[in-house]
Amino acid sequence: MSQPLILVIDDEAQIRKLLEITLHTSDFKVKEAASAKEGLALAKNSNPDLILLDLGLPDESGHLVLTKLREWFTKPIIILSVQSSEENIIRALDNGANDYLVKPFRTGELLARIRSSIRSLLPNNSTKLNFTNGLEIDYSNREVKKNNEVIKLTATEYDLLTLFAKNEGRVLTHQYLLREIWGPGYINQSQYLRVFIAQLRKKIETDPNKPEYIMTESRVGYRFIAKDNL
Amino acid sequence: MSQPLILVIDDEAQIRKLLEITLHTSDFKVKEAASAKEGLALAKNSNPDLILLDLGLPDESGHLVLTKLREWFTKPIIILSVQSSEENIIRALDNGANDYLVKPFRTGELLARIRSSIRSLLPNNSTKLNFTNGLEIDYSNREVKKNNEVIKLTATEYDLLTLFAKNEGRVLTHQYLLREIWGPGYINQSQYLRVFIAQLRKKIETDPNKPEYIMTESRVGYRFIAKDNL
DNA sequence: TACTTTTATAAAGATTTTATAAAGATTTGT
DNA sequence: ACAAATCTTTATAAAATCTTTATAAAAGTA
Repeated sequence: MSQPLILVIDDEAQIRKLLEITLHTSDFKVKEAASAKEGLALAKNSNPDLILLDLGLPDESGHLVLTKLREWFTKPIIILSVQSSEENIIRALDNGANDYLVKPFRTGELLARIRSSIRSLLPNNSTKLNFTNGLEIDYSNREVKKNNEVIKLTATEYDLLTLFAKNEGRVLTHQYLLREIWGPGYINQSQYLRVFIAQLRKKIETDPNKPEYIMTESRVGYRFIAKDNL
Repeated sequence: MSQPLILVIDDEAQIRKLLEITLHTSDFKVKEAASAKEGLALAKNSNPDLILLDLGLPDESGHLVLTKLREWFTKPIIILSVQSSEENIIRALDNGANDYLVKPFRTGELLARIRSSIRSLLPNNSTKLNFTNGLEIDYSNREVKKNNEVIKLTATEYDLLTLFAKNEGRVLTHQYLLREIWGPGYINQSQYLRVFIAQLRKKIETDPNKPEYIMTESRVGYRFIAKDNL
């Protein structure tokens, strides 16, 4: 996640413009939607890392949008709203929002809250993880080493590996992996997964024909095994 | 985490009292510290699920306490402070705080923010079931063990076993099993069932000739017996 | 007992799923 | 705009799993 993608759902063009400039300046990629309908669609096929959601949308209640998003979207959602009533805040937070800012907000604070929320997405707070058989992931440098040699991974390969590392020992289904890495529109593209798994294995496994890290669970998914021996 | 433990670090006795009552009422367990020193010590040996930290402590700067906590404490920290300056908020959030509330705060909102923060801790609770004779099913990892050794099951075998486990002690008819695992079009394929039952027994029974788990109920179905001794 | 039905199991055959290379398309960086 | 890197698609071989067949053992029935 070198440049996290943020989806802004807000009907006020002014706010969207302000957010776009602010977020861009802070090295985020930005997508924008002006209505609930557009926002939900864009969330599905752009698979953002965080959503900024205005509660006062023209076509549908923001609370409803939040609920619909939470049926599948697991990453942070921050509410921006002119509504400052405690009732609204509690309702949004209990419906799955991670944070709630009352408009007008201070942009510096918003950015800090975005950074704080995105931090929780990172696989672990510790910057470096050592696994068995000489595998090492350094999150702060976005670097992976095998037997102390740097391995060059593409962005997608890195995302896939860190997603596995975060779920060590657990089977991740094809569906889940495709949704998390490529987005909900790709859950049937199992071939992608096979191609990238093969590439990853070629890079991190000692012998790609006898995988020690990424085990296949036929008809289900893959399991990453590497007891964290920190 | 049936009753999450919350550590309150605040020097004002009044606030501590208020928080203690509020949190208790909402089914949290509470520990309290009135100074930075006490707070750091209590965090270490009580290992709370969440920390409420006041920035204005008598003995040390709250920012410093936050930094020290973050050296090892990975669960949520929510700041409570009379300081409402953007500078303070940004600093705290960037130092690892998950949220920041300005005093005086609304207790309903605080509780909602606590719930929201704690939600993020939940997903990795493994749901493990232990049965008699060393059989163990870990649903979250999709893993089955016999005498602490991992048993490799195919997707269908796993589905069959978990269906049995869910109905421990009850006879499941051929029809029912075929419908649940293979679908309504397969209710006459009793031979499938025999083949898969034999395979499952070969893998999980100590002696497949004298089944202890999967009992045959002739002309009716099968019954899974394994008193859940959790 | 003799006969039929049901169950257990191994193993062959068929199908699905997976692994991998490599060609074509697109994106990114300079 | 060009080259390099990466992503996407296609093709095909290999592996795993499922399905069917065959046969023997066990259980039920008359």
